[in-house]
Amino acid sequence: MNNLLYIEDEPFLGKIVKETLESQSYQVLLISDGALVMDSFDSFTPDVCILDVMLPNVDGFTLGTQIRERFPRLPIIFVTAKIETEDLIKGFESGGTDYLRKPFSIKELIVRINNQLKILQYAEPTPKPNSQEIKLGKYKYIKDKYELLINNKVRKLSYRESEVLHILIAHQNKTVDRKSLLMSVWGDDSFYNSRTLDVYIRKLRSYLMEDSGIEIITLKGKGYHFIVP
Amino acid sequence: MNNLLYIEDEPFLGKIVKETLESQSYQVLLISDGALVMDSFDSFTPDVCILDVMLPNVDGFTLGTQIRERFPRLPIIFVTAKIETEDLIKGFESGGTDYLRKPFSIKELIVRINNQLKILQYAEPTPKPNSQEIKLGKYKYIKDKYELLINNKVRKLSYRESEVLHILIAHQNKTVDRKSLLMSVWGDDSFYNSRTLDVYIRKLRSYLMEDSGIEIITLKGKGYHFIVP
DNA sequence: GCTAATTAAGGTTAATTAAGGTGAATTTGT
DNA sequence: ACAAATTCACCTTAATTAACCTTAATTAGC
Repeated sequence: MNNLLYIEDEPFLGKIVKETLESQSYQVLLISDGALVMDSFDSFTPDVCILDVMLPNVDGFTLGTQIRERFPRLPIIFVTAKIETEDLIKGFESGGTDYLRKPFSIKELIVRINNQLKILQYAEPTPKPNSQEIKLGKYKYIKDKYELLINNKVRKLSYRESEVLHILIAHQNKTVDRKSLLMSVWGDDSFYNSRTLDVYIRKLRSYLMEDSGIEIITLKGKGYHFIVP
Repeated sequence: MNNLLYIEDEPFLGKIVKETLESQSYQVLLISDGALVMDSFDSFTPDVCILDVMLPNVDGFTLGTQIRERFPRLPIIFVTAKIETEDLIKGFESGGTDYLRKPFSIKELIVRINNQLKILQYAEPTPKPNSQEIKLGKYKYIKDKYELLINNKVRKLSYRESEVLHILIAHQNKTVDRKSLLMSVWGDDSFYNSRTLDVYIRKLRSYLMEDSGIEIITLKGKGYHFIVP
């Protein structure tokens, strides 16, 4: 069951929309006085806010900004007769996460509410501290120590080794071309004809041999494809 | 710097929008052939996809579904002349996270792209995309590993071999013309007079011989038709 | 309209060339 | 001096070209 906070001053529209949403088994709190909105959060915890913009006394954008200040990632859908792009921009600047022009189909509103709820599912509860431990199959790579671990064995990577590995990790399970790899590690591609890079690829391959799921595939004429399970 | 994958078959609109987005310092990959979209993910990592719906051959909704399967939380903005609510619903069902009707203001598109990026900030790191296993008759082709399997036998394809096969797969049971195949794999058609492509076709034919239902038919003067049961 | 000659497109196999792999030797940096 | 980085010489494999062959499409002659 999801809670919707719906701010709309036009009583007839408000009633219709509220009832329709309730028929879709949402819990809807309809508020028509903008001044009462911020207080309502003390007793009601919405999952999504639907905000009309043109309200008596307060305007919806201001309200949006206030809500955003208190709830950094609560979805806010603006619903308004203001059709100009400039207003839409203002809406998103005021913390909106969607913007729907009036007149609108209630079906569309419902779809967009559900969309916001779906997106929310992927949000982290708490932002994780940047863990520098990267899992590479059976290996663990500790980036800030340049250490590659596998069952209690530690291998300290040299600077070049780690640089090349970082690029591969950044493109894991994708293709990185040889040229751009050379560019990122050596700053230029004058090494293009040298065998230096190949030597490092070979080293990394040998270090990573203990997990057969890990592969550095050569794409001749293109680059490398770092497969990590 | 954010990467945008932009699928649009109308060349003039595509060019304009691409250039405008690039002027806003986005990295834009514009693709007009829907069949090539899924392949593009091997070398390009978009932060947001912008998908036109009405495309020749494939429709955008199908494409959206495919993208969503592989990338559970990659933002997809549908941009389309289909204005009906029913189409919008289809869009969100196909994995869309926003839906913009044509004609649209480029400013609005930019604002909505930024909105998707902002929402994404709160999302957990994306899980590893599902690996792609493609059935080709009795064969199974594992795209990420460039491996062609048939009853426990593994054949590792080279870069060029896999590139040609990807194009054939993208156009399976349809005709792909020689010229555009050359363009997609070699980037230009200066190879038009060389026998290189024929050599690869021959190789693929020989690799795929164990299933008689699979055929690469030559349409002289046109191209190839990849038949797969 | 039909068949035969012509020609252009594509197939095949092998040779060539270019890209990358490898292990050891050499150079660089501290 | 020591380890890391690079180069070297040689090896392996993929990509391309070359030479020649086959087939389909076009054209010429009847």
